[in-house]
Amino acid sequence: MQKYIPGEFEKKINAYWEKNQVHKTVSPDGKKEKIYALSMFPYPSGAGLHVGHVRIYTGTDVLARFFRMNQKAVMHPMGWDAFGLPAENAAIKAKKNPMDMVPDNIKNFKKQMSMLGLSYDWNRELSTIDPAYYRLTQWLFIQFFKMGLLYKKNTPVYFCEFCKTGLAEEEVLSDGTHERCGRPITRKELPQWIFRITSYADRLLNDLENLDWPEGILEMQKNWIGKKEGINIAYKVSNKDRSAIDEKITVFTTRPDTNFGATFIVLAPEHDFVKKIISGKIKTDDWIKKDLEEYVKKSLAKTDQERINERRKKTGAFTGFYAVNNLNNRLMPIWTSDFVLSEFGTGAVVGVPGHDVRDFEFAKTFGLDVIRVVVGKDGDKTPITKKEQVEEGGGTMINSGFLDELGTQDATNKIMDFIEKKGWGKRVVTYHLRDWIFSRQRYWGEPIPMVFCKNCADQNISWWKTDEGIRFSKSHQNISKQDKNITKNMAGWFPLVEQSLPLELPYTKSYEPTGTGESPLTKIKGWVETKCPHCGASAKRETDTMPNWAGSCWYFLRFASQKINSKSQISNYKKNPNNKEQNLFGTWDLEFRASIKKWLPVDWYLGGAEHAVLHLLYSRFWVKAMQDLGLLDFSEPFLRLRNVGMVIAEDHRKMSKSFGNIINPDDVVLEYGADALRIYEMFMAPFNQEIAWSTTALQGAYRFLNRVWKIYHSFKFNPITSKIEDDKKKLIGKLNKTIQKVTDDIPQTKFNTAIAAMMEFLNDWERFNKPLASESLDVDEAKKFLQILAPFAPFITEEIWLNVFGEKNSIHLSNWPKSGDLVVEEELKIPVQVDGRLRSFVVLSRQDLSEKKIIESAVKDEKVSKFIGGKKYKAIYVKGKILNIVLAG
RNA sequence: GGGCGAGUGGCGGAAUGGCAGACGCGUAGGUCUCAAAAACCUAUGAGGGCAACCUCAUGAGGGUUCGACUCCCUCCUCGCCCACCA
Repeated sequence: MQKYIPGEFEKKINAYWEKNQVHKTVSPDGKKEKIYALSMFPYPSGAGLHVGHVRIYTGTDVLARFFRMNQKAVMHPMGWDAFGLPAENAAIKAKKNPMDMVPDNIKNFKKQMSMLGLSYDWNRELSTIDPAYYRLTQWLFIQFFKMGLLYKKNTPVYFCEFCKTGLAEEEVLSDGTHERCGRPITRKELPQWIFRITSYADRLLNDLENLDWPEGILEMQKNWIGKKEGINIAYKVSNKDRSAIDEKITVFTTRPDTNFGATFIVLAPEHDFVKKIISGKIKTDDWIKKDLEEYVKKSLAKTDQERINERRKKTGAFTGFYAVNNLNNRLMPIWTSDFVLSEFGTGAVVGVPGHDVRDFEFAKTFGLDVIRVVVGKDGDKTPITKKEQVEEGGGTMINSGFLDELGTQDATNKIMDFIEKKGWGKRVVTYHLRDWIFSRQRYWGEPIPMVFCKNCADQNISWWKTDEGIRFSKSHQNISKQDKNITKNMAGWFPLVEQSLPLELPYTKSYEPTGTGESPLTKIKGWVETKCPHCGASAKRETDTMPNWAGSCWYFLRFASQKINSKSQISNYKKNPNNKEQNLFGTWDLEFRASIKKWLPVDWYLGGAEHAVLHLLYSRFWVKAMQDLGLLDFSEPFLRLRNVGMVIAEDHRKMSKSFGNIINPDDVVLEYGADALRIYEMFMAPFNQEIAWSTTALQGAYRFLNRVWKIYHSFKFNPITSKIEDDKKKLIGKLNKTIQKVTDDIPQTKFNTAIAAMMEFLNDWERFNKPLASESLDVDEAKKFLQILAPFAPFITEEIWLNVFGEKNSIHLSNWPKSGDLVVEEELKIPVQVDGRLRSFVVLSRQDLSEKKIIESAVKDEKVSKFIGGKKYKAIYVKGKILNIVLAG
């Protein structure tokens, strides 16, 4: 018998699959239901595939193969998220141009994926750095600009001094470091392209309801969007002597019920009122102005890490002015402090120190008044002097005029009505979600297809005032929601003529980030200088590029169409930069729309949980915006989302070069074969749970496959004699149960228990009728077991299918076996408990299976009667499951 | 501080109202071998007992139930996400 040496046939099987196009997408028709199974696509780093990648991709592959065998029309594509920081930083480190290096990385990734037996339809391969691909990324950018979702503005951005780029808030970790490079982040004010994702906040929140996603991810998105209902209250500002000045301070609060307890106002250091005092527009004492100036300067210079380190320590400066509380005419001093965030609400807070710990700390630090207006559960009515007494929860109102005695909820409603009626404020909804900063001062990204024309800007012409802009607004009335401020501020900015796309990223030797807040593209004069699409005067291109999220926001759509898909064109592009034909395939045409309709949304989306508020939120946003543009007729991209757990090293640390604990999938495949690696990673734990690498457990998976190999290679094709008929029936019963279990488990991503069930069956099969174990099943039944193993171990099963059974077509295109009639066992074994503790079993034939008979034979059982000991009892029988005899007394 | 999840043998885990520890790893003993590896066989939660068996046991404590790893309450520990969000 041949030994199981995976290296000897895995390559051959791969060639067979390719030749016979086994993984080719089958188009869905009336009969075949479509299944779109997708793994989150990787950025092709130089390090090659991680064993963590293997886990995600194998999971999706098991699903794809399972559904294919169930005769569904399956699309299972793969592509490359090749723009962005990780690729670029790696390239810089290697001192290579990313445009030269990334295509090599892709080749390596692709080779590794084939080696693993991942059943991708490579005809649909795409890469985000392919000009044929990002042509549409740019085109979409322009559409979003036209509908008023994009604007450019000076904004304080999170800035990574190491990566030398601005970042989105989502890319900043809670310790104030950069998600990608781990270095501390500062803030810098830069002109940025910004996406108005906030105008979709409500839809992004509400549509979560219908998604079959992990609960945790849904929660994270909900929290990130962070919808809060409250009220904006405007206060008049006065001097200490109550003489009014012509200013108002508007605060946002969710607890207006506590407003009788308000004793001060705090503004963010960036607040306009503060700026006005510092600039001298509002006059105040010199020493106050100086203090304020110093404080603001100091707090704005802090890095986020410094802010975080200071945490709860309260700092601040007094403005010299007071706000008048309308409710009780109280003068509330106006302070500034960096615990108030300029981006949230109105950037101003009303201080209620009795019922907010932060406010209390601030009041204590600066000697401000504390008033109790709520009596909480503890019933404490005494003045609040200690932090522990601060009542943040609900309760009953006191010291609050007409609100006294009311509960928190009633008081809130009553005072909101009251304030609105008096015209002092207005109910508002705020969100934690901020607009999405979309520019990066880096080379390796899609060029932003916008041009700035000084000539037009001087005449205050914005795109929306051009003929084209007016026409667009008329034909898209439902979505033309760019507000007046945006229109006003966007004078001089024009999108490229769409026919000229793609705006290709130029090949350059100086691709390293500049650190000046401008991208390296700025230095390429011939590229920057262009003509204004509107007036024809000389103009300048936008030199910032898009973030790496851009390409991944719509790639799942692109797979749907093969026609406008293409092989990576980077090399062609470099050889013939002027050959537009070669780099331009299709557009958002009818064919593309039809393909999208056929395949989208994605049915199964598998990937890590780390994208919860990044890629998964951005993609949902783009899809909704595209729906509004009439490009799509659905609102959610991913129907089912499943998370994969991380694979960490054997020493329970992250796999990393510096720890020297990296497992390279190539080595594993070389030694144990791809099937063993796949089985191991699917078997070790529930799919969404973290696993630590274990080479001995991997060897267990190999042993299992080795036994499969042996039993099939010693398989005799003769039917079995009648002598063992009964046992054989049992084995076939077990086989049917196993088929049922695997069939149920796979769509629930319970891969570990599916594999355990198959191991159990193999144990039984081997034990049965030794030493001729292989004779114990008929050929047809032996094939069924091979088939249910096929999605997990595609190579070994194919090899046996073709070369042991002599099948003509791939096992992966065969029909998934039916579990058949479960063989009814003649005898049934019922566990018997006495007082809830297992004491014995009764074995009865099916005919005798009445409750009466069971109880009769149970009490006769020696082990049972011993415990009954003549006492009275009642019996509880759960049909076919268990009998419990409960003793009286 | 807020949200979510998890605590079961030496280890990864199974069972989610009905026989706790499936399956795998590890360990011990054995077969084969001059020997080793591989492969195969047997045992393997803890305690007691020659044994049949018995007792204890799913983070801790309480509750519901004929019956709880599973449901409810209180607490402890760990992990992940968010966080000076008004």
